[in-house]
Amino acid sequence: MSRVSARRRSGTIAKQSPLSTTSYTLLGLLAIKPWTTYELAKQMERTIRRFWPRARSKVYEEPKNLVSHGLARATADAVGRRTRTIYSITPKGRRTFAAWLATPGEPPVLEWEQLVKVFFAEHGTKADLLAQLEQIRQWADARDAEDAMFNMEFLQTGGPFPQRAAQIVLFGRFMSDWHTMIASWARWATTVVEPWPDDISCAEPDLDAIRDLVTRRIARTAAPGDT
Amino acid sequence: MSRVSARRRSGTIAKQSPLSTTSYTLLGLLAIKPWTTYELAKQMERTIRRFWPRARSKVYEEPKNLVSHGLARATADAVGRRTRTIYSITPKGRRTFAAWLATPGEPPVLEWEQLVKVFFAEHGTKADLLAQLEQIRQWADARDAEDAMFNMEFLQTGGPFPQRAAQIVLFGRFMSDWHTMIASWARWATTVVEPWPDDISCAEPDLDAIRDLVTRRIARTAAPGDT
DNA sequence: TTCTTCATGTAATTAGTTACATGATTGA
DNA sequence: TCAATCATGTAACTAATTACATGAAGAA
Repeated sequence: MSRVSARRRSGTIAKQSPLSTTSYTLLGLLAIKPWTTYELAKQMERTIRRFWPRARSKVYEEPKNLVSHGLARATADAVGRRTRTIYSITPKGRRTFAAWLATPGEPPVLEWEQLVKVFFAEHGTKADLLAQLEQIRQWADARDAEDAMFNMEFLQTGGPFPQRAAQIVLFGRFMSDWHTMIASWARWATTVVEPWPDDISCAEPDLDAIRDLVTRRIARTAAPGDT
Repeated sequence: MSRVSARRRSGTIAKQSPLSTTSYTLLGLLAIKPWTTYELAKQMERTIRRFWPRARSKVYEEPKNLVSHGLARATADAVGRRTRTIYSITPKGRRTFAAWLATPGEPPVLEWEQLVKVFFAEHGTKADLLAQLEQIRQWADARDAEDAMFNMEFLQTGGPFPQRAAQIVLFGRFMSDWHTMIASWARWATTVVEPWPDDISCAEPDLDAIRDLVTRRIARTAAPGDT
């Protein structure tokens, strides 16, 4: 295990690209403890993928950028004849990360191809639409089951990083709400679509559903107040 | 208004890249009616952005690809000395689109920087976290208000494309559920965080919240069944 | 010993974004 | 008649993905 300063040796300047949300996400993991690149990739896949999905190769590349900014340190380790890299955060890295946490983040961005297909359903068959909704429901139920496993394990073990348990609860609750919501929406949508005629263009819009939304919203906003 | 076959004239083959979800999204709009590129861009911005966000420049580029696949036709129009392009779908385009609708779509992909900051909140201050949650709530409430406007207008006018009204209800309901869910989650999270000590690492995790999730899930899955 | 899976990267390609440029229209 | 906004694209750039390559460890 010897410190590595890689391309610094040959005098070439390490290419430094601006810090992205992906950079900070990795930096956040390093703030917990040092990891090998492989471990970082696994961790990204295990949890962070759900709200900040990135390809594995990105996880192998981005830490170099953190090093070039002086936010992380790379340590060379060996497994047999093969080397691997362990990354750890620097004091500057901690300060930079704390500063980032204090700035406003970007709101959620959703990409949902299945919903695109629902949105344009009139150009396909009613059967297509029902199949799409069924797939959505299955996906959501499966994620919901995963969440449940995660939660039960969390209750028993307290999770791998007890000092992080308090936020993890916030996060776990969101994921659960999200997947549950999708599942119930898909079930509801299925019951709405079932009575439709085969030609979706002729289907009667369920205006009551919209009226409900409006009414429920009025009820909500009447009570809590502000903004 | 004269038919345009652009680069076909000079014998150069129009560059043809594979059809992406973005391609099909534009094709879906063309299946409704012909649009100028600007109108397509506006429509993407108005509604589709919420579940398939793409930059305006992409909307100007992608239809060329549809044309090169024979799925759309470009018509040149003029406004003053300036030309503009009107795109319309071809019969082959309609067939291709219908076939696409019949295939399974990709499940939702979420990118949420604010949640990244919540996830790593222990490395910042409690005030940072509360501020982040407050921003989330404000954003969600604002979207919720937009949804309400949209819904009320829809109830009165039936929307610009009555033959699409039935699906639009499905879509509108989802958007409303999504934004409402985020808003309530943010409010709940705020009440959970408020009693925490300044050092988040020392905060007691709200295990009852997780127990609740587990219990509610058992209640849900007991009744409906199937996966 | 061989096959499979785990582990560790780099290279090539692309989908998408930001930046730039400019004509037309409208209202002050 | 000038400024602001609407409209119409193209070009340059990059963040991210997919594909490629190969060593190590464990199972059969």
